[in-house]
Amino acid sequence: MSQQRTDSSASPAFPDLPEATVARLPEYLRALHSLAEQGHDTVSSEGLAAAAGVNSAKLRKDLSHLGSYGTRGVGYDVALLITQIEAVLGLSKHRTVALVGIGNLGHALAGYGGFASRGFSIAALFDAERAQVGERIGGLVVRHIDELAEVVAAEGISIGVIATPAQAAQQVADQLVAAGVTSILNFAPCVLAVPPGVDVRKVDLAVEMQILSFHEHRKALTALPGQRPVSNGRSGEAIGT
Amino acid sequence: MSQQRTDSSASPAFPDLPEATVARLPEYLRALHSLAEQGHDTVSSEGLAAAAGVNSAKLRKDLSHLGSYGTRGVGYDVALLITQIEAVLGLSKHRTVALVGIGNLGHALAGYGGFASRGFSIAALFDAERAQVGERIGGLVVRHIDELAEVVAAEGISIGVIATPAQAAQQVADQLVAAGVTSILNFAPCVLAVPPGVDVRKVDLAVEMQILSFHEHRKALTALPGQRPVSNGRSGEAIGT
DNA sequence: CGCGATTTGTGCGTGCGTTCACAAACGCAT
DNA sequence: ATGCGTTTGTGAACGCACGCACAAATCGCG
Repeated sequence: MSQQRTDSSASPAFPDLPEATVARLPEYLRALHSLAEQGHDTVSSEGLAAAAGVNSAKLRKDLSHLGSYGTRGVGYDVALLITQIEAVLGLSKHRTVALVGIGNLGHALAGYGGFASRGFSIAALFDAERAQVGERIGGLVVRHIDELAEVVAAEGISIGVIATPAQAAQQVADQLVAAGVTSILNFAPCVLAVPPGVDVRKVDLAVEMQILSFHEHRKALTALPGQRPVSNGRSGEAIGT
Repeated sequence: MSQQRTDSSASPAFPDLPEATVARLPEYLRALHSLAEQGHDTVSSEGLAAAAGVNSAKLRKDLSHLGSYGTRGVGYDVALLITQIEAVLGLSKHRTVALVGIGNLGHALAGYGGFASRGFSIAALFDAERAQVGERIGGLVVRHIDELAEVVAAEGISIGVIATPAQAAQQVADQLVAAGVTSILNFAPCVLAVPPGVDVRKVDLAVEMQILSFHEHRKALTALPGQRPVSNGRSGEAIGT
């Protein structure tokens, strides 16, 4: 309501978008793409919320933060909302990624089709071991980590993915930062120290498993003595990252 | 302080441990193992907090929730704290996992050493495609999804990992639940519907990338007009899941 | 043209999580 | 035994996020 629809590519910066909202926007985007494929032109907040697995009030508040484009009594224009969210997330500019560490996980990430279809393309692969260098994976050749700075500059890479062992991760992070990368997705199970202005997100598969293990453990314990029947509060619903 | 040290394997259930705390315990555990390897017998909250990438006050409060085992003026006994956290997370019991979907990502997960070393072992691999069935990966043979229920019961599997395409994920989830699995880690980019009492955690690699993309986009925008110099509030620090 | 049905956008109360700051507890040296 | 420096555990304040509930807005129909 507070924003005109005329400027489609103005990108109003959104400096104070709540972090929790930002984390949900990709989920909304995925749900919207799914709805678009099913032929929906418009969708209500209730419908979209269900598809994204969140509360409808939360969804509406999230969308209102970005000046939102809904019509009362009707709902949201699916195509328009997709465009809007992609603009806010900066996906209009197709971003290129450097993947470092071509082990088990690195191979999988390099071959994972989910990136390209969602606005990213892996532009270069790196490894420190000579054994890996030169290997072809999905149209790309694995290069040695020493070429990182050069390739990052040439390809305009702004995001780095670390899929190395924990022991090597900090050094790789330093090299990425030195090469000009300002966002890092870290799969190594360790804490990275980076200078201000660089964003790091961490994905640790073992951590996710251990959280599940806790709930599993708790369910087993509360089931035995005649306690309340497990009311987890979150069970039965998929939860976000 | 509120708890005796005598009962080491009593496992006091912790029904009301804050979810945010649970999510950080695995990170503390990893940091503790790292410290133990470096020969530390005790560690201060400040030291452990630094190793885990969190605030020290938050760490102390988290540990106090589980009856904590620190000594004022000294710090925490590393070995004892490891035992405690593992007990709370239910890692004393070595948990077995079923992995469904042996594509790109499934291969990587099956071969990923980080699971076994942190209290989990993949007990069975499944796929729906005949082409994959029979393949050997790291000592395990890929079985057809129809054998799921039988194997889950035989191996006592309580956790399922879904690494299939989104389109197949819901059906796999249904089969896992029907087989008795009560915790699911979902890598497919979709929302899963499961009955109450079943926990689902989702990991979506594209979502992580898109969140990074947003910050990247914002940094680029705020850098141009003479605005405040990027004060992200989180930059320079690795953040949790 | 007006009315009812529908759906968005949001003000407000509530609960959770984080952080500060400090008293209590501990070890060690004297 | 006493005092001092260190570190834990926690009370209290703060801020964010969530969800309810409702007013405002829009559409369609009579």
